[in-house]
Amino acid sequence: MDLCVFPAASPPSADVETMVVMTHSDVQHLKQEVLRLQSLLQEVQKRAANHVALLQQQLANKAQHIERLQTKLQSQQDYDKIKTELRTLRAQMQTTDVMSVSLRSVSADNDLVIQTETTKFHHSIGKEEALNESSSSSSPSSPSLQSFIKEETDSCRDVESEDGDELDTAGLAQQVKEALQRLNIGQRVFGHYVLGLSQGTVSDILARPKPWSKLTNRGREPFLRMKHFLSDQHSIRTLRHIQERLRGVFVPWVGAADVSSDDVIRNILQQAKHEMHTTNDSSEAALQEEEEEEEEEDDGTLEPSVQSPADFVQSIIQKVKCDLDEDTDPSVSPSSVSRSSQTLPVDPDQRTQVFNGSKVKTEPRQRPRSCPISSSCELQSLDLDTFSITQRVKEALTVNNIGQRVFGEEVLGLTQSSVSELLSHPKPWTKLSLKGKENFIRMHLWLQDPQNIQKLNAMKKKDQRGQSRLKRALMGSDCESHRTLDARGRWVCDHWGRCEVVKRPRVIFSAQEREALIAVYQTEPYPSPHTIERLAAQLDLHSSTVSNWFYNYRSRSRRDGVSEPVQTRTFQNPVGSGPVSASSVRIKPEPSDGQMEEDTDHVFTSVKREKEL
DNA sequence: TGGCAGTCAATAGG
DNA sequence: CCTATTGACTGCCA
Repeated sequence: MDLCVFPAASPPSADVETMVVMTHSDVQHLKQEVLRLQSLLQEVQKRAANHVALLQQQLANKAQHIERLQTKLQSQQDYDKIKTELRTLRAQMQTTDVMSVSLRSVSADNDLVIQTETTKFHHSIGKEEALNESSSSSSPSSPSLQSFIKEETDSCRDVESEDGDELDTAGLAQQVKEALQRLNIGQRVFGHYVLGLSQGTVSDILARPKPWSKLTNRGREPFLRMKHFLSDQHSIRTLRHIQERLRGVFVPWVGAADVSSDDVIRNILQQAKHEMHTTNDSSEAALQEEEEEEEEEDDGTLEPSVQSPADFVQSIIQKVKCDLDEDTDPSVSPSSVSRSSQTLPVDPDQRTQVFNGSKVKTEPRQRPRSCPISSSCELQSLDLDTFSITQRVKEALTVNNIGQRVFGEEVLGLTQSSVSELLSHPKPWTKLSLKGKENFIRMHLWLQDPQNIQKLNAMKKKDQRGQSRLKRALMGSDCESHRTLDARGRWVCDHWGRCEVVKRPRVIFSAQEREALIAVYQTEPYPSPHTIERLAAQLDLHSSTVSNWFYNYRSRSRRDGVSEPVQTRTFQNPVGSGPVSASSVRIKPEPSDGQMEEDTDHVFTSVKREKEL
């Protein structure tokens, strides 16, 4: 384009010349372009090759890993060992420890852990949600375990520190970080049980480990413990149990804490088994008060087969692996996510199999595809196409007339709203946290279950019965309280009788308020506390409401792939369901205060005026 | 303590 | 009765 700016007033001959020159340079230009593209192509090819090599490497590793996993799963005797050890320790503690009260509860706890563990992936953990309560807050220390780990640490410390070894603190910290992440153990739990430190301190130590030489004896202690922790499978396992127990909440289909691949498998297994035996707990639990009826549920019969745990794990592994190969369905997932497997062969009938809709029976997934172990990834590096999964789930639900609520409650352990969100705004796999991935793994497995629809339909029926009963029960009581005025003079009614204790009414922003908030967001997506205060005051809202709004708005903008602080005047962000790719590249602007004052003040004043009318 | 991910309950709209 | 949206909350991390 810039070639066209030659002086127009040249003589004809010169004109031709100019043309020639132009053409020439055009050609040059094109040549360059071609070269560029070629090199680009090469680059891409190279990268692809690298990637393939990498993947192959990974596959090899994974294969090994899986093998290890399998053997590991087969031999579970060490649970007995842990059991006895913990028993012993507990006995010790009981005699020595002063904190007898908390000890008792903890001990009981450990028993549970032990028990559940020894029963190897069995069901039945479902019903003690007591733990949930004690979990989050401050857990007044679990003396037995802590001392268990401590003791072991101490016993080793002599050996370790005596030999004057310089520890690589950075490396250690890194390893610990990775381990925690892999095992889905929180820093808080780790800090509390292993280091005897708070989460904040742990975070600090892990993020900025001081060199060994600069540490005092006391400062070295956490690193010694970390080192020991890393090398001691028992501690690791025990801690993991604790974390899992603390996280609690077992929902249908899959267990609670996700995590490292074998954990995922374990949980899947656990849950699946759980489901095979006890069919109804969480959802029923809510309704239990009112004479629970026909207990021995239907699904027992629905389950395809009951296998030995080991077999079952195998089949899960196989399943997921197979599915990795299948899951890439270009027709469904044009834009998003899955890269690594994109090129794998696609089975043409894969979709029909899953939701051959109307007929519940279609023996799907019985594909005798061999799925060689060596050619698959293990769960840890699982790369699911979330978009395709949600598409398929949506379709399956629609076709079979199953609501999000039922699906959410029975399959994911989530509410309808969460399901809705999940299905209509799936995040790319890579952007998901472990917890977030769990939902997709569940959906994925659900899609594979030949009886998925059938089971859900059964659940649905049951659920309906339960609900009408619940409704009846509630109808009688406090229905007077249904209608209450909320702070803004709107009626708040409960649809069908779920009379709740009167809560703080939900804030509903007016269009003007929203506009004002968005206006500020455009210039200052991360407002300072001061700005928030001021905003809140000006809009006559709680400051927590304002800051919540900013959190949510940022989060949802990210989700929808709306890049951060662009100036727009539209007040509703377009919900782009398109590729969400670039959403994560966020620039976090300095929360500079005051710059928005002039920009937006007029908005506030007008809003305020409106409110006063 | 602030930011974020994941959720939930309440609500809007079909 | 269903799905989508949205303000609020929890737990985690740095």
